[in-house]
Amino acid sequence: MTPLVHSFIAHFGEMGSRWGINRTVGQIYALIFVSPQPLCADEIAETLSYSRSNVSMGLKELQSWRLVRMKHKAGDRREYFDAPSDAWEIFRTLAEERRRREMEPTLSMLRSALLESPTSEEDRVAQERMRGMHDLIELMSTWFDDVQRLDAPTLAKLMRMGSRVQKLLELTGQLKSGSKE
Amino acid sequence: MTPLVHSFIAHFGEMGSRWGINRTVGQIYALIFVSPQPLCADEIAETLSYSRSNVSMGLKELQSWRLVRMKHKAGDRREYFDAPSDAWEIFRTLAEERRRREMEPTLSMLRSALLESPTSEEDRVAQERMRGMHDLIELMSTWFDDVQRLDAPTLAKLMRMGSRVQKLLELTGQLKSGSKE
DNA sequence: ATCAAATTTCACTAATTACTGAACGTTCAT
DNA sequence: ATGAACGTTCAGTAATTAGTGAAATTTGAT
Repeated sequence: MTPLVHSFIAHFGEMGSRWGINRTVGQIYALIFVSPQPLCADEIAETLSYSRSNVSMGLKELQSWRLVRMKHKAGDRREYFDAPSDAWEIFRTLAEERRRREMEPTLSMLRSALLESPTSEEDRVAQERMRGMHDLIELMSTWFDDVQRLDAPTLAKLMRMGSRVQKLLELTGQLKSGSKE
Repeated sequence: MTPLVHSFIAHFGEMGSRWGINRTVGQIYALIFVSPQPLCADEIAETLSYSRSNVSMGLKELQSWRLVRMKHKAGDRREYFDAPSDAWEIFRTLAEERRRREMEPTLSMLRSALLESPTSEEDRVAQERMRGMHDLIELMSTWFDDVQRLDAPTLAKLMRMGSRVQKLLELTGQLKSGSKE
């Protein structure tokens, strides 16, 4: 393995825990991501010096995140894996999975908590704060969903505009209020 | 503790690991978040049945995330803590901290990897993919920075528009190209 | 049907992370 | 200065998570 690839893989191993995956999974992903061609489990285990079973688990997890795709070669029973290389696609997938795993459970907990009628002042305050949290998470969740539908170039254009969209917003605001008057 | 508050705290404990914090830290935050008034370490340790030292560590971590603020009461040496209750402020803080912890280290690794000249075809491909990743992360990073500067109402308006901003974008595109012709 | 090449499962060990209690340090009222 | 009330640090233990190797299972060619 070249030093360049090695440092990339090592970094993904180290960052893994911050990203909610473990070292192995991070490194397997990094390796697949930079490889010119799909890899099979044995090649991965060999390259990273992990046990075959560990690699098997790691691949399962990466598939559950939809970060790698299984491929088959004609006349070869082994499963090969590669990773989408389009960064926007990766971002979309990651956003969607995080929403599902990190936001949805909380959203449903909050929803049911907000159905209860508060029986004390303490509960009333608590519920009020939960409502604030719920509304924001729901808004972000819908927004994610919504933005996912945009194609990559539009999304990129939008992001590059950054806070300048505010100008645009002000403009439309004026148009609207102008048309009302 | 009321059942309502209890289930909220329990949920944050369980979700903690998915969010990159541990059970204790999640629960401490949840408790502070729903409390009508600031709490001191002893109250927290008592309520959640954690050791005083564990609470001390947890509070340090929450402070490092800027999710809780230290308060002082006149004539009381103890440190009290409360949490910002404005959901937008919380979101902003979280986005900023995540950018700093989860994106920046990778960005700087990628930056230096892209400075190397590839010595093989393998490296060339790897570097190409790294560039795609780098460019996206940088774009998102700048976008975060940018969007942070918007005030909460504008941000909310923008998110509620969701994918409908695309229409707006098309409109401006037309205006621009129209003015050129 | 049988075998060989794969993948997966699982019980076990290793490594890491979380948590505690005791010791230590600091601050402030007396 | 003394000591009580806090907050912090740290070494040790508990709990959790990661990783392994052997056994079990699946798959497909013969």
